[in-house]
Amino acid sequence: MEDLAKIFKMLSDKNRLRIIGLLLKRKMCVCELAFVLGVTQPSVSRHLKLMKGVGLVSDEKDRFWTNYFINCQDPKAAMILKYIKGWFKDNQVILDDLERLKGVDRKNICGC
Amino acid sequence: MEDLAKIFKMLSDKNRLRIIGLLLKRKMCVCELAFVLGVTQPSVSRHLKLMKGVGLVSDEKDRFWTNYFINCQDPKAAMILKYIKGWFKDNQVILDDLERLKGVDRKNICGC
DNA sequence: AATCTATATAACAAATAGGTTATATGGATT
DNA sequence: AATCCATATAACCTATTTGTTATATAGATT
Repeated sequence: MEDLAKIFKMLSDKNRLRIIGLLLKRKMCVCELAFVLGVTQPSVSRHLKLMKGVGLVSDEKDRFWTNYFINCQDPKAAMILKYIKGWFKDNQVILDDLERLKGVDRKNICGC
Repeated sequence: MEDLAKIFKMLSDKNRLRIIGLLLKRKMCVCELAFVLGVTQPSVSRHLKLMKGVGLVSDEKDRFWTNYFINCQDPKAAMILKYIKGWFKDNQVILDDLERLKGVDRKNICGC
């Protein structure tokens, strides 16, 4: 019950949904996410920590960067994510994010 | 995006999930819900108003009472609800609520 | 018309959430 | 060893959430 509510809470924030939309496309570092979303790095960092806390994302180190990626361990969350992925195909906010993502090179944008 | 986040926000509260669990069983009045959940009537009343606001439940008058029932207009929410319904079958909190519901007669418990 | 009774709303308190800026941390580079 | 850079954390502020109690409202009953 609590755990189910927690999953939904993770999905109840606009910026976290946008992060999911981006990570469904590819692995991303914190700076890239912050850049595309237009919010500060610590803000993204905390969202990711929360999402990692409920097993929605995982991370791996890559030289300077920490890459985050969708890694849905909870089967219930995984099922919901599957549908979210479908809904995102028509979502303008997500499409805009993905468009903005195209021009992003972490070597340029990072240096917060 | 916003609307999707709103749906998830509705599902991110333990007591609202419990209300859904109960309303999936049958129509219920505010007093009955308050009794089974063990929270005050105004608290339930507000949850229901929020849920009604996003088209998750509807209500109808029946003499003294206002019966609330699941009436999921949003197709995305409906799909999620379908799965929630399945998950609730194994959820102890929900099962306990349903057990408590069995002995409930609104004519006795109401009179808040 | 007066009075119950269920529900809705108002007003308030405490907790949580999510943004910011400033700073700490830790691995990579020189 | 010293420095740089991406990330994490701390500290803070404001807005939102969710519970409570007290009160208003509106339909049903007498």
